[in-house]
Amino acid sequence: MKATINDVAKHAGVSIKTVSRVMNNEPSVREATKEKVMASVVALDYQPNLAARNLAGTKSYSIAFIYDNPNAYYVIDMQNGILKACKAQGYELVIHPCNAQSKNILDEITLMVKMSRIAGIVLTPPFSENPEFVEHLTNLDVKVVRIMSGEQAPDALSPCVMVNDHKAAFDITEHLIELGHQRIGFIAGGKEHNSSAERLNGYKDAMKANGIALDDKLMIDGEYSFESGVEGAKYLMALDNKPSAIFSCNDEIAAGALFASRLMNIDIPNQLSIAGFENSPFSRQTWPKLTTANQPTAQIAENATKLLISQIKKANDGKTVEQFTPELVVRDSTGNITA
Amino acid sequence: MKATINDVAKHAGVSIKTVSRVMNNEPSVREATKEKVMASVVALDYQPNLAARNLAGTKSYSIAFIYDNPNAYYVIDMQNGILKACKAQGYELVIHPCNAQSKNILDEITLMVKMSRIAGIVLTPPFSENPEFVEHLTNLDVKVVRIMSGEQAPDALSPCVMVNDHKAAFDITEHLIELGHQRIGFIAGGKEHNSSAERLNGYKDAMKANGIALDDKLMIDGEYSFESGVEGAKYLMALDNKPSAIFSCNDEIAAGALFASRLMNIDIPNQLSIAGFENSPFSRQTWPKLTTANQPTAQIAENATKLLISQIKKANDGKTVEQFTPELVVRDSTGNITA
DNA sequence: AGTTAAAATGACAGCGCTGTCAAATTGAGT
DNA sequence: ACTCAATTTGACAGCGCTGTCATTTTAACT
Repeated sequence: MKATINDVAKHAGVSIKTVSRVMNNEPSVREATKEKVMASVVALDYQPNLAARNLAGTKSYSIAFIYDNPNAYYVIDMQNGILKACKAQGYELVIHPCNAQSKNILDEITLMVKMSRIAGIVLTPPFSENPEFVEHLTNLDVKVVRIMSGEQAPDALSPCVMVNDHKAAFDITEHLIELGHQRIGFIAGGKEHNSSAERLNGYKDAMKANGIALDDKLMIDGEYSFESGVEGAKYLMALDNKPSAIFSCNDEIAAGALFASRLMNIDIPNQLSIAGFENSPFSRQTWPKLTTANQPTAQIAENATKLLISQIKKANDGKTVEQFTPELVVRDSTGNITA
Repeated sequence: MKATINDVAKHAGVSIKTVSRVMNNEPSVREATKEKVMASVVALDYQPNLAARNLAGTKSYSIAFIYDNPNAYYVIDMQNGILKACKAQGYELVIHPCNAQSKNILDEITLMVKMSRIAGIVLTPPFSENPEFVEHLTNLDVKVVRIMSGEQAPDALSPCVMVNDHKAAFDITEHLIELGHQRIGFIAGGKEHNSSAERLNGYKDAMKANGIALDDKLMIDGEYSFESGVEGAKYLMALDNKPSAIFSCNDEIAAGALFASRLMNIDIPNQLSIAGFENSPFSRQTWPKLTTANQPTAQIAENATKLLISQIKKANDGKTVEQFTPELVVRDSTGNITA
């Protein structure tokens, strides 16, 4: 039914070992031979059998995606992107949902890596932002790629795909400023999230860049949750000198802020502008629809996985860091100041 | 490092073939031998190597989850449930996101089944509700389990896990009736979804059971989308004899109805009660929070996968149909009628 | 042409398991 | 105790590939 390495070898008139060499990009194969083999590979639509590879070799062709993220849309997008890259390169994806809080999470992952003979792992926050975690993994015989918030990689432990939350937050804040807002509140995500700190910095820098003084009262702590948005907005709008706009650290917080505004009979966006971050599906389903920042999650995941695979293959062309900047999406929850 | 079949054989003092027999529940193994082997298996923490099994045997140990569902939370929950059952039984999960609309979807799936040597497939709507699709697959050498809406399996083509949307919709409708509502609108999901038809029937039966005449004007077509909820609510509330409650076929529609109500300055739940269905995370993030119906998706998926695996192993104990009924979750979007 | 090291290729074992088939064991019937 | 069929067990090949190491080919020198 399916072509095996023997078929290809016969077709190309070489030994199976040579076919194996070509398939694995090993050195010491004459260019002419390589072409001959590749032609047969194409002709027979040959795909190496993963099971046999795994069994015979010391190498592994499995990539793991570890996740613990309450945002299902993010996870699905990530997964689709990773899968695309895996398929293209003949790797297998092992998904591993788990609890980042769990005390023995490291042992759990270590076991999984050994049992399933994992060659590489795609790490997203919160895992990617835990230095000990990353270091432990790199000490294992497994490659890692990290997707995280920031402008440059924190270290050289692994390739990284950096999401420039700083710049995106800067853009959102400037959008608000251009709308005439001067007093802009900021509701943060959890302290344990790099992204929250990055977004806060983007906000601060945009304020400064536009000559607006920062007011500590306007920048409040929070969590990446709806409830946090509710409380944050209530607090901010109870201030003597209340803001005319609120930049929420993600869409969920923004949805909470929207909710609270309604309770307080505050009209959005006429009395208050609210911006979110993430462009989650429900940001289009709030009323009014949220202004937010969109990041191409699937694309990020695909690129990260490519980086990981080239690292595994040691075919790395030197590029180990990539950057993405989420883009401003203006919708109905932000508007001109009307006071 | 990891124990192999040889280690177990040596430890138990039998041949590897006997160990293999025990591991695969093959007949013709004396009870005493089986126990001896199992003891060694436990002692050495032996787990058969999937790659070797796949390579050597004609059987397969891979289960595929095919999905095309805009609801990421549903997909993730399903996936987690399937994964749990797979792990417990030594199966591998292959996920396959795809487009159900695509013209050559059947060829695509067929190819995947052959290439990845898939033993069984977990089907969810819309795939599970497409008879030709299911029949085509069962004609292939692959087992199937369907998760679908209804009270009993439509045929004996495969085991099924039925979600009793009828009963759940009945319950929601009665909840509305108990609140004093008599004129209750219904916004349907797409015609192509069984679940929508089931929910509509549940609604109708509850109305009848409570002696309330059905009014065609109050039951309108729609899609499982936010926009559909917006339009549906606008239409219903423009009626001469408008409803005091709206049962939306899912949370997204309900969120749209909520949105429209706000545009029309209708107070929820004082002037209008709105119920959703699904208990998606954002049903808690609307304002007010949605009354809805919750279904244990991960549990459903796990049970379905168990059913599938027992089918694959031909260890089926006769049970091929299971039922789940989503449960009413009362929150803030429904309330007493207040003329 | 003759030598030699380097580069390219191939022969073959074996990864951990299952399928086939033959061998050994059992136990029922004499 | 002895046969014979049924039951239980084991020996061994081979799934498709990679790793090791031996062999052949190439090219760069005398």
